[in-house]
Amino acid sequence: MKPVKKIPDAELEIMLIAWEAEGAVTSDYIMERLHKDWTKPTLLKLLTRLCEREFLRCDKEGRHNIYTVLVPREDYVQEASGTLLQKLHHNSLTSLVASLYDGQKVSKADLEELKRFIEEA
Amino acid sequence: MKPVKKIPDAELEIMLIAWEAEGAVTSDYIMERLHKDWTKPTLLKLLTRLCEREFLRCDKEGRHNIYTVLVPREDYVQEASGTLLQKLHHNSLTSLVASLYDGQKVSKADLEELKRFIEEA
DNA sequence: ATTTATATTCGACAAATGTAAAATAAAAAA
DNA sequence: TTTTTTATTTTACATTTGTCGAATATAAAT
Repeated sequence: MKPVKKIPDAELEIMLIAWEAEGAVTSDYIMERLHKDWTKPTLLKLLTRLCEREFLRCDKEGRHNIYTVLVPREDYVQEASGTLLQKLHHNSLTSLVASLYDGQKVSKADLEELKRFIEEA
Repeated sequence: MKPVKKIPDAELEIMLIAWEAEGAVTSDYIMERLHKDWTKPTLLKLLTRLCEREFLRCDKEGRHNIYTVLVPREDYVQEASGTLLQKLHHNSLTSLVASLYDGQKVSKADLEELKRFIEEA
């Protein structure tokens, strides 16, 4: 699995939608679910850049384009999560979870659920 | 606690060192511990930008500057961790930890340690 | 076959980021 | 106090990111 590079925020928004969809998507499909008021050319330009980065592939179907995901969501998420862990938590998982708990980003119930997960794994 | 904005990578490198130090730091102090081959002006420019963002304060001491941290490390780390959790894990703590485990960013021993932490919290 | 509608690409531009040479200022040395 | 050294600031520039208006291409409708 090739090293997964970070992508800019605007492009990530698009990937999040592409990853949720099963199969390839059109620009209209993306546009509908984005809660942004980008113009068509803006979205299309970002889609083009994602193709240049080889996060997507573009096939033309008549006058429409259809985009296919090339980088699995899991790969990207694992990489991004690992980077955060390493850069901001010295690779300490406990530090990460403690930080989220202290910052009230997760609840005690979330911790309970996590504990159950650990017991299985 | 004011909203903590994200800072660019190069500037984050500097903040990581400033946060580790107790008390204010000089540019030489930072330079010594950075494993980058930036020139002096490059480092100084980034320090200036961090001051503009109000992550640091700059006091001049003769011909030297000394920089003081204004944004606590914890605030930044909590914010960044929370953002990742929200954007890439739908706020699911278990998803985050599972992802790190699957991606082999953390070991089984790390999970054990985390479990102990949870049992206390 | 023309005209019309509309999806995509191009070219542009501002702002943010990464990086450093040249200019300036101020302490140290002579 | 003049010169030399060296830290800081300015200016500058390339690249990346965010955002389109205008141009182009192509399917639909007439």
